[in-house]
Amino acid sequence: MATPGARRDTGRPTLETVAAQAGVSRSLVSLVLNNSPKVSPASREAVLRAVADLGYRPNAAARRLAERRSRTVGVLLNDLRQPWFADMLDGLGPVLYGAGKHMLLGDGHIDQLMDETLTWSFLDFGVDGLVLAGSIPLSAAVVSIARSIPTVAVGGRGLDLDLPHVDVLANDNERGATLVVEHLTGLGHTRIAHVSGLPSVAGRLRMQGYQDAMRAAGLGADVLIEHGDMSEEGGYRATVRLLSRPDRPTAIFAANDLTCVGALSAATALGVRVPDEVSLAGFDNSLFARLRALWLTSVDGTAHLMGRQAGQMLLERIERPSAPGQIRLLPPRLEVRGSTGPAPAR
Amino acid sequence: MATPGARRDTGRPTLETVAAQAGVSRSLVSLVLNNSPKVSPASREAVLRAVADLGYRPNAAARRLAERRSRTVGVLLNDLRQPWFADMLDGLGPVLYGAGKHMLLGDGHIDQLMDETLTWSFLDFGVDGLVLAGSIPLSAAVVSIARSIPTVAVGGRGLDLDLPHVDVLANDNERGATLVVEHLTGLGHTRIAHVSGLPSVAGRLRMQGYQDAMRAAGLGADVLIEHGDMSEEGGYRATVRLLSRPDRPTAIFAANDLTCVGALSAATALGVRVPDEVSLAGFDNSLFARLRALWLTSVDGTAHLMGRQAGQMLLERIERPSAPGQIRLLPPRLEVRGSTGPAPAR
DNA sequence: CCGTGAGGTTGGATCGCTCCAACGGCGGGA
DNA sequence: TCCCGCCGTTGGAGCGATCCAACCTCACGG
Repeated sequence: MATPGARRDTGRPTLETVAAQAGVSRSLVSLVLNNSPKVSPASREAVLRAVADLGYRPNAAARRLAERRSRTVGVLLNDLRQPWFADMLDGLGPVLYGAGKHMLLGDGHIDQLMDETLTWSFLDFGVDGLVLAGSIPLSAAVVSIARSIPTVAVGGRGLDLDLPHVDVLANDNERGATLVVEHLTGLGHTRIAHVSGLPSVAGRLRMQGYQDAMRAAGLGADVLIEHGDMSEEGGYRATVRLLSRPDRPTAIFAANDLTCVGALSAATALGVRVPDEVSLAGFDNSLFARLRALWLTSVDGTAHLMGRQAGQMLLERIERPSAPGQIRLLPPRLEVRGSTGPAPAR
Repeated sequence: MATPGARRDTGRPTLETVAAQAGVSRSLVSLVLNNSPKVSPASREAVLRAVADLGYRPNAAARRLAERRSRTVGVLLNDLRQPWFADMLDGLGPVLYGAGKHMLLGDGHIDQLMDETLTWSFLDFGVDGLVLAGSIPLSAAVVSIARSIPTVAVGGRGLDLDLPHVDVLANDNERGATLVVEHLTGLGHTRIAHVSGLPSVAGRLRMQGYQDAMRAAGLGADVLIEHGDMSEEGGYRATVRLLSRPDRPTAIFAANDLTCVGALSAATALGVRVPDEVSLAGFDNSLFARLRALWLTSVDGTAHLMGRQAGQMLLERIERPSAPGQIRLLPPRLEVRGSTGPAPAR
C-alpha cells in the first residue's frame, strides 16, 4: 500500500493560512488561540475574524506534539454492558470538558481480546490522565500505564491496586450491604441469605459487609451464603439451592441486580411468592431494578456522583502527580421497591 | 550539543534514542518499525533489540503529524445505555484492529451536552473514518464531519441521511416486523396490535412493516396502533389503553424490548396472563428479552454481525472515499421465547 | 578496468503547532 | 535630547515521527 509520489495537500487551513489572511505572524495567531493577555484588541479581532472566515480548526496532533500534553484523558471501561458506566460518564464528562480536557473511551473487555492494543494506544497517544472504571484486570499494560501517568480508579476494582500514586474512588460496598441487612432486619427478617459475586473485589466486599452486618445484628449464626458469579444464571442456580433448603431463608441479598433478577426467576419457578414468602434485594440500582416488571429493592451506588468526583480527583492529580494516592469511599443509598416486604409470620 | 532554554525532557525514548543505541540512523529505525522489506536482517535485528531494551513506543501524535493520517477511527454512539452497542462494538473492534486501526469511542449524548466538543475533536484529531451508531441527531458538527471524512452509519438512523458518500448499514426493520406478524398469525392470532416508537426512524419503519404485514395477511382491518416512545413507561401506558378496549387484542407487537417490558408490566397489573391471554413480542433481543424473568420473544438485529460489516464497509470506504454511498440492510432473525403462545380460544 | 544497477543506508526537509529570545516603537523620566 | 522599559509582535528552533532523494557499497557484465 505504498503510495509513491507527492504528499497530498489536505487543503485544511493551518496557522500559516490564518496568519496570512489576518496579516499577522503565526506566533500571534497562536497567542490569540491560547488567549494570551498580551495581544492588542485590534490584532485579536483580526485573527478571530480570519479564523471564522477560514473555518480554521487547530490540528490536534501538531498541538499535542508541540505542547507535550494532549489535553485528553483516557477512560478504560471494563465492559460497556455494565449500565452504571453510562451514569458515571454522565458525571465525568462535564467535569473533564469543563477543564478543557477531552475524553477517549476504551472498552477493556474488547481490548483484552485485542492484545491490549487500546491500552497501549492510550499511552502512545499521550493521554494526560487515565480513569480506570470498574474491575479492570490488572494486565501488565494497565499497571505500566498507571505507574507512568496520573490515574484514578473508580468503581469496583482498585482497593487492592496498591500503586503508589493512584487514587481510588469507590462505592462503600460494605456499607451498602449493611444498609440491606438493616432494612431486612427492620422488616422482621432473621434468616437472611446472601448470593455472592465472588470473583470481583466488589463482590468480596459486599459479602464481607453482609457477614459483618449479620453479626452486628446478632444473626451471626444465620449467615448463609451461596456463591453466584454476578450473572443472572448464577443468581438463579444459587437461589434454587437456597430455596430448596428445609429452613429456607425469608430474605435474600444478591450481590448485584443481575443476580437478583436470577433470584426472582428462581423464586417464581419454584412457586415462592415475592415478597410475601421471600424478600429479594439487589445492588447497583441498575435499569433492571427500575423496570416495573421486576421492581427490585437495590443499593444505589450513586454512579453519577462518582463520575463527578473521579473527574475532580483526576484533575487534581494531574496538577500534582506525585501526591500520595488516596482512597475515597462514597456512601450508598438504599432504594426500596417492591421486592422486599415484611417477614412472613412463622 | 548545547540546547539553549532546555525544555523538559520527558525521558521517553524517541527514534533518535533507539537509533543511537542500535548504532544506525533514525531513518533505518523508522523503516524497521514500518517493516519495510529493504532492510538487512542484521540491522533489523539490532534495531528490534534496541527497541525492546529501551521499551520504545512510537509517539502517536508525531506519527499522525508526519503521516497525515491517524490510523484511528471515531465511533460516535448516541447513548451508551443502549445495550446493542456493546454487541456491535464486539463485532466492530476486531475488524478495525485487524486492519491496524484504533478506535476512539464517543458518546453523542454526552457530547450534545458538551456543545459537540467531542465531535469536533474527532475532526481535529484527524480520524481516518467515522462510525455513527444509532440515531445520532444530525447536528451541524456531525453533518460537517460526515461530509469531509469517510463515514458509515450503522443502526437506527441514517436511512434518511442523504449524504453523498456515506454508507448506511441497518437492520431490516420492516422485515423484522413482518417476522413478528407472521409468527403471531401462525399461532392463530388475528387481533394483533402494535405499540409504536415513533420519534425514531427505526420506530417508523417497524410500524410500517407491521402495517404492511397485516395487510399482506389479510388483516388490514385489524391494524391497531397505540403510540409509545421506545421507553418502558410509554409501553406500559399504551398497553393499558390497548387491554382496556372491549375488543382487546390477543397479541401485541412492541417497537422495542423496553416497550415490551412495559407491556408485560401492564398486562400483569391488569391481571391479563401472558402468553395465555395475550402474547407479547419485542424488538432488539436485548439483555432484557433474555432475562429468564421476562423471557420475551424478540427480533434479533444481529448487532455483532452489523459491527463486523460496518467495519468492513468503513475500511473499503477509506480506500475509496468517493465511491457512491450504499445502503445495506441486514436480515433479522426472530428469537421465540415465552411471551408468545397460541391465540386463546374465542 | 570501468560503468551500472540493485540493495542498504542516510541526512534533511517536512508536518502544524508552541514557546522563547529578540526586536521595534512609543512614552516618560533624567 | 537621550535612554530605558514596556507592550506587542515576530522569527526561528524545536516536538518526534515519515519520506524522499542522494549516497555508498559491491557484484557483475561488457
